[in-house]
Amino acid sequence: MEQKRDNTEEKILNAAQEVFIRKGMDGARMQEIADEAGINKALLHYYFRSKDKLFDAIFSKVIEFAFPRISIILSGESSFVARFEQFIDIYIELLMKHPFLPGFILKELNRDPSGLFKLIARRGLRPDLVISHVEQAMERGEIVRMNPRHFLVNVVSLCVFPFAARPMVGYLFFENDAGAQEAFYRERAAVVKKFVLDSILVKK
Amino acid sequence: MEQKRDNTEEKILNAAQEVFIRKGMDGARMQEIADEAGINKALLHYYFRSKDKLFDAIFSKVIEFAFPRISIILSGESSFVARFEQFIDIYIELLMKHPFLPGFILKELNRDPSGLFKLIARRGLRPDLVISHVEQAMERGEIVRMNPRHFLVNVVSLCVFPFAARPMVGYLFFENDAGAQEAFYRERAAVVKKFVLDSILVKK
DNA sequence: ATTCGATTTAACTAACTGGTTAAATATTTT
DNA sequence: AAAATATTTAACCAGTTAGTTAAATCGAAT
Repeated sequence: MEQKRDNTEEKILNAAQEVFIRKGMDGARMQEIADEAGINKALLHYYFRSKDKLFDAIFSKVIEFAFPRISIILSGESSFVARFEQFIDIYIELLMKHPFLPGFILKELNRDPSGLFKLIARRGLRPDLVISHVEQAMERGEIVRMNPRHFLVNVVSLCVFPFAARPMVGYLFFENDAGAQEAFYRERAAVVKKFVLDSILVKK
Repeated sequence: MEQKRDNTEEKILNAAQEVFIRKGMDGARMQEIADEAGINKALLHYYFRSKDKLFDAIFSKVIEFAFPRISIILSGESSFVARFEQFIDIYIELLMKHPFLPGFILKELNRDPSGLFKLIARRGLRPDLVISHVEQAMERGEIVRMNPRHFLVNVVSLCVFPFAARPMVGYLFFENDAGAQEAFYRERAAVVKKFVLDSILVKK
């Protein structure tokens, strides 16, 4: 029974993640989640008493996954540029595996920002630390001086937006030719790294 | 009565735009739109037979507004860089005035891409023309060579994403200090122009 | 004054949805 | 075998929402 309980709970969580990410909190239906999990609605409520509780479980799971170890930019004895490049690689790989994450997070963020705020606060994420590490790289002369917040917003924009706007990119540039679009997204990491570094590396 | 009809219809359209952009198609309620317009639900259906029809009217209005004259990048005898700078100025000014547009469009885009596609097709928007104009600037040696699709995606990302992720930016970087955040967004046009040009201008 | 369209009121339907319940059945544990 | 837990079934409740309807009222044009 322990196996059963664990197994079913896992099936529910997987199904809920699938459906919630695809449809969002508002669009998701408990019946659909039950169907996707291969169980019925009664059992779904037997495990998670309400849709809100189930959504919270999924949302925190997703956020903890999608806000990756910013520590990569922070820690490590390698140069800022090396750490930056590593961050882009890891982050875009993550987005390639979960292309619907940005859309989901943005949607829920605009629906109810407080949920995200609580999670960030709970996890002890410290944007000020990230900012100061960027500033230090500038003071060392590794990269050009600019407002570090703009720098960080630029980097995240270049990584995340193309995934959030995926259907538009596919339609406008590739007329929904999935293969060509896939290739395009596989080039993103290299493109972003070059584009940013060409802009911020101190020229000699 | 003609005045009345026009006036009411306009009130409805304004109210619907307000509510739809704030809550999206799923989240919006016909009752709320009626309230916002200062009329009742019966009259709302008297003018627009269904929520779908009303939404379509708003969505096409919004899209035609938000997909601005790309012709700026195309036409004009000035240099590509000058036209690029003009585009950024115009576009970010538009986003400053309507900061909830990106979130709204992305949400509806992910909910039902076909609506957007139809509109783009109907308006005769031609991404291939934009691409070829970017290519020409590269061939003239005005800017560095790269995949023009990546270039365009980069530019749009830098402009749009910060607005789509507005609540997150506000919370992470400004702890919801509205004044500081406002100032930050007012700097965006200059920042984006410099960031992009530093990356793509051919160095001498 | 009458007519005609605009608007309100208020009640209603029909469908959907989250959530509950109780009884029956299956499965596992002891 | 007995006890305990997991799961199903199927019906139900309560709240919400898009959309309808019919009658009354209002305002302007003829």
